[in-house]
Order: sequence, then structure tokens, then C-alpha cells
Amino acid sequence: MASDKRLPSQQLKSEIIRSIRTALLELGRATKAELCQRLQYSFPTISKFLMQMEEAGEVTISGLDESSGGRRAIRYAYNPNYRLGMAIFLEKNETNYTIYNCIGEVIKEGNLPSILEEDVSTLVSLIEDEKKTNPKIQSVAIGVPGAVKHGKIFLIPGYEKYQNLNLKRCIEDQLSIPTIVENDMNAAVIGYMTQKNLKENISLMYLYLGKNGPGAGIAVNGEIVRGKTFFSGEVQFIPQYDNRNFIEALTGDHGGSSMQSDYKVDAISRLVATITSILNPHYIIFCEDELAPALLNQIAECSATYVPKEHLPELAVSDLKCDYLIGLQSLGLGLLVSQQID
Amino acid sequence: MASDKRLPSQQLKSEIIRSIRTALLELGRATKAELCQRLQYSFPTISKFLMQMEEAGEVTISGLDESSGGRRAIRYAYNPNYRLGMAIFLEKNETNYTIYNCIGEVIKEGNLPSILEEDVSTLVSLIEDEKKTNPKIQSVAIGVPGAVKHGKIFLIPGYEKYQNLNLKRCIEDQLSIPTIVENDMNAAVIGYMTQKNLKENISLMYLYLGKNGPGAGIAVNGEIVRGKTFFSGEVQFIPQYDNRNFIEALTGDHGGSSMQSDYKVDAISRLVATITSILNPHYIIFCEDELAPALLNQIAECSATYVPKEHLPELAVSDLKCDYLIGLQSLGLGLLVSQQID
DNA sequence: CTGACTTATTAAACGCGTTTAATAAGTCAG
DNA sequence: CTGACTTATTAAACGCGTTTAATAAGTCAG
Repeated sequence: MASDKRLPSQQLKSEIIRSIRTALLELGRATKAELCQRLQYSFPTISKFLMQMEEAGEVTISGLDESSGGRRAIRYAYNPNYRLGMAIFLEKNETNYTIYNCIGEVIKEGNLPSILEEDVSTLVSLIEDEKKTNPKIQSVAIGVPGAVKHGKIFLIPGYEKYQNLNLKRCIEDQLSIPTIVENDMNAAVIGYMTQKNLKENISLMYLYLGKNGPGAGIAVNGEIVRGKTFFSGEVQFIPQYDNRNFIEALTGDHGGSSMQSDYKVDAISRLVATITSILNPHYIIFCEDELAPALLNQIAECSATYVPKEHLPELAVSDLKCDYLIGLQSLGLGLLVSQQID
Repeated sequence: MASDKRLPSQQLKSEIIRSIRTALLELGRATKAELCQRLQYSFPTISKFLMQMEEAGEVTISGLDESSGGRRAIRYAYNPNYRLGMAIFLEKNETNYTIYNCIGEVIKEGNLPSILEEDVSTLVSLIEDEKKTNPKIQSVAIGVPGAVKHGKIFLIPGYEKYQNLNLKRCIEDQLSIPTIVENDMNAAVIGYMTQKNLKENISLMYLYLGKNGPGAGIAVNGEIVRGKTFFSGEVQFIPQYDNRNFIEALTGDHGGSSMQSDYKVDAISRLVATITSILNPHYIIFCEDELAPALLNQIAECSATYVPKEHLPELAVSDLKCDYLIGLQSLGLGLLVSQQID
């Protein structure tokens, strides 16, 4: 076990810095008085850390406030380019990555063939090279099509090189950059929550129907659900009809007369009703390229035949790719914001 | 908004006391050195608080350790009767309550007719009277057959006197005893986790089949799931067959030939498979008076026809009444342990 | 039964965030 | 343009947990 003997005072210091950073990023600009009001630390404490951060170039003075009857207050702004993050999407067919700053602006985008079947060193080199040309990169967030817990990839069918690899530790040990690894659908869930600014204690399911079978990312009480064997969200197996589970109902042969989309709507509605009965989440999100907005109403109506209407979640469509990106960036930003002051 | 301007130092102090109490209750007896090893506070700090607690009678010296080569260490024990808790079960047909100490020993049991249809003052008087004869009672935990959030009863069909009542605030304001209110099934979930000493990040469902329809308490990542409209766990609505949901499958007419328990087993197995596909929990618990142990194996086997076996949760039976009690006691103990020192 | 050695406990000095007092830098009426 | 009044900032004193040094209370070989 590593020496995690972090003194309470050290911990407190880190927490103060972290909270100043997030407050400044959220507010855009703030005075010392506003920060100590919001963060419940004393003026001298805020003042001390803000001075250090200004000296390091992490915050800048953006001007003086108008006087409200007395001495004019100094207004501070966070320097969004002080540190950068790198988000990497490892996919079957390609590898995308972005370099972004603390307010989510993308500085650079990159695209490569898939490296999932190659040795991990390929990925390490990619990061190392980008870090060389851009030394401000201080966090890496990697999305993978597999089950991840605490940075270790427990299950990633078809890619032996990554199976059972602690990718987080691997990169942190070799490159000394704080790293986070997350499953793709879970990152999308995090991205959606970030984007909609959903507070904690929100529950939602993000459903991806897919060509090769559906999958879902789920958050309960604001936290990602992983499950005992990383099987959570594998909704394809849910028994829905006498002889068909969800994937069979979605794709199977139904011998006949009904409209092609009717049985799909019923299957999805049954899933919505099931999730509602179990988790009663606030939202269920579908991929906008998989589901015509008109179908949402049909699904809502049909779900209400199974479950009292007032308990149904809000149904919405969203851009999975975009949420995935925002999720990874948000995870990476969390690392940036927690880092020690230089 | 109340004056929640609690100084960081005050907060830290409370946290130190809380952690000493839980450590001492968990360990039974401990030396100062063991406590500061475990809790990561310095020796002088532990020493100071332990002295205060000893003066107050909250901890006692249980003797000296054998020497391990030097001065013999003093071993301290928590006084389990220093403070007591009261757990109250409000039910349709009766009202039960227990008074218990910090190690869960029941000091007194009481039984009354149901008071759910009476005015809340009946409940307040009950607590007040017990508190008079036993002033050591410093926490109240109340279990109700309804949906609760932060002490407020949002939904309790059939009992208007309690509907939309903030029972926690009501009792705390009138009697100045820290109070917690929780739903019955959720309390059972908490009780089961406490009893089995399950760490955080565990997920489980506690299923009650019931005479008037099934219901479930669910914990995900160690936290109770309440849902957007307190509807979570209402598994009776889950569509399971072409024309039957869970409650219909459990109770309905199946026209004939199959054994009475066969369709029940299939319906429950489908529920197990569904929960597994969505949450992949570690445990699903049934009530031991509702399900013969032999059925568990049948359910496990049948579930495996819907979902790969390795992902199934551990299925177990337990005593609901007992778990409910332990859950309430555990919640009340949490209050006791968080209280300020006298 | 003494002195070298352990280990537990107490006492003094320190570090750091908070509280409170002092100072700096504005506004505005007359 | 001065003085009463605001508001922001800085400086000094304080509180409390930690670190480090000193002391207390044992063991054990010879």
C-alpha cells in the first residue's frame, strides 16, 4: 500500500485550491469577497491562495469593479489555458482525440486508425508525442468500449492487449500524467449530466440501441452504476414477452402484419416501464440518430399503458458522440482541477 | 436558511469524536495508539478527546495491556449505555417500538395498536413519555409504510394525518431529539447491509412479495434508491409476458395444467434476470417466510436461462422483520454517534 | 537490584486557517 | 476640496491539530 499518509492540513490545502478553481471556472470572474462568501473560507485564506495562483499565472486580474460605495474590489479570472487536457476515444474503427482547455474549448483534434489491436505502447507514444509538443497537457481521459473500474479494464471483448490492463496506472507510471479511464456509455452519461448541469441525486439511463445489440449507461444518485460483474446496462437480456427478450423483440422476426416500427416502440416502451418500476429515474436518453423525435411521443404514450404516467421519466434524445466527448473532458477537467499548485 | 455557518474547526472536532466513537464501537476496546493508527489523527488529539469522553462517562478504562517491552498501554472501552436510541415501527395493524443501546442490545420493547390513523400528537406523546422515564434516549428512528425523503413523508396512501408531513422536523422541533424517518423496505435494506457488514459500493435488492402486491427496497453503490417520484421498487408493474406484468404473473389465473409454483418461479426468475441486466447487483434478498429455501435453487436455475449465469447475484433469504429493526437501529445509532459531546 | 532498552504518555513549539483590529481606497454631500 | 461614510484589503492575535522533544513506566540480562 502506498504512503497515503496525507496530513489533514495538506488535504485541506488541496481542497481549498480545488474549490477556488471550480468556483472561478463556474463563475467566470469573481472577487475575493464573492469567493469567500461562496466557499465559506475566510478572506485571508482566499487571498493567500489567490495570490499564489496569480503569481503562477493560473489566475489573472480582469479589472476593478465599479465602486459600491467604497474601495473598488479587484476581480479575478481563471486562465483557461493554464493547463490542458487530452481526451482519447479508443474505438473499433478509429482513434479520435482532442486537446482542450479548462473551459472546454478544443485546441486540437486528431484522428488515427484504431489502435485497440496494437500494443499499449502505441497509445503511450501518442500521448507522449502530444505532451512533447504541448507540455501544458496535464491530464488524460481515455474512453474505451469495455468495462472499467478504478482505471483497470476488466472486460474488453476482442482486444486481448487491453484485457485486464490497468491502463490508468500504466500511463501514470510511464508518463507521470494524471489519467482516468472510463467506459464509453458511462462517459456519455457523465457528459449528459455535465452538459445539462444536473445536480447530484439525479438518476438516468442513456440507451444505445446499436447495430449489434443495445447497451445502456446508468447513473443512480449521480453515480455511475457498474455492477457486481460489470454487467449493468446489458439490457438486451431483459425478458419482455413470453418468448422474446429485449434484443429479440428489437430485431427478431415477428411474422407479419404489424408495422415495422410498432413492435420496436412496444419493446422500448416496456423497457422504459421496467426501468421506471425499478429505478424511477429522472431521465431516459436515446441517441438522436437512432430514434426519430416523433417516436418519443409514441414511446411515452405506450409506456403509460404499463406504468402510471406521472412516474415516467423525461424522455429525450441527445448526441451520443458529443456527450461522450463532454464526459471525457469533464473527467479530465476533474483531474486538472485537483492538481497541486506549481 | 438556517445559520449553517459551522466553522471548519467545529466540523473537524465533530468528525474526530464521531470517528473515535465508531472505531471504539467496532473494535470493542482499544488503546490510544491503536486509535490514532486507525483514524490517522495524532496521539495528542486522540488523547485529548478520549480524556473528555472518559470524564463524561462515555468511555471507561477497561484495564492495562500486557507490556510489549515497555510501559503498559491503557485500554479504553465504549460505555454502550451512555446513550440510548428508540426505534418505532408504524404499521397498519400495530405499533412496535424498542429502546436499544449503542451495541444494539434491546433494553425495552413496547407494543401498541396502530396509531397511523390518529393525530401525530399520539406519536409525539409516546416518545415524550418514554424519554421521561428514560432520559438517556437521544435519538429516534421511525419506520413508515410510505415514501420518505429527508424526513418528509411524501406519500403514505390511506393515512392522511401523515401525508406530506415532515415528521423528522415535527419531532425534532417539539422534543429536541435527533430523529430520522425511513421507509420500511429501505430500512430493511440498510439493516441487511449493516448486519452482513457489507462495504460501500454494494448493490442489492430486497424483495417483498406481499399479500397485496410486491415491493422492493433497492440500494445502489451502498445508497438507497428513491427515484424521481418515489416510485422506485414498484416492481409489480414490470411487463414480463405478452399480456402480464409481474403482479399479474404472480397472482393471476393461468388456466390450468402447470404446477402452482412453476409460474411463480418463472416470474420471479424473470425479475431476477431483469434486475441483473439493469443493475447487476451483488445480492437479491427474499423474505424467508415467503419463499421456501428450495425455491431459491429453482429460481437461480431458471434465471440462468435468461442471463449468463456468472452475472447473477447471490440469492438469499432473510428475516424482514429483523432486518427492518436492525436498519432502524443502525440509522438511530448513526445519529447517536454524530452527536456533540456533553 | 541496577542500568540499558522499550514503549506509552505528556509537554512544548509549530503551522495554518480564522477572527478581529487596523489601514487603504474609494464615494458623496455641502 | 474636505470630512463623514463605505467597502476592500492587510496585519496582528488566536485556536487547534500536528510535530517533535522530554518524561514516565515498564522489561530484562547480568
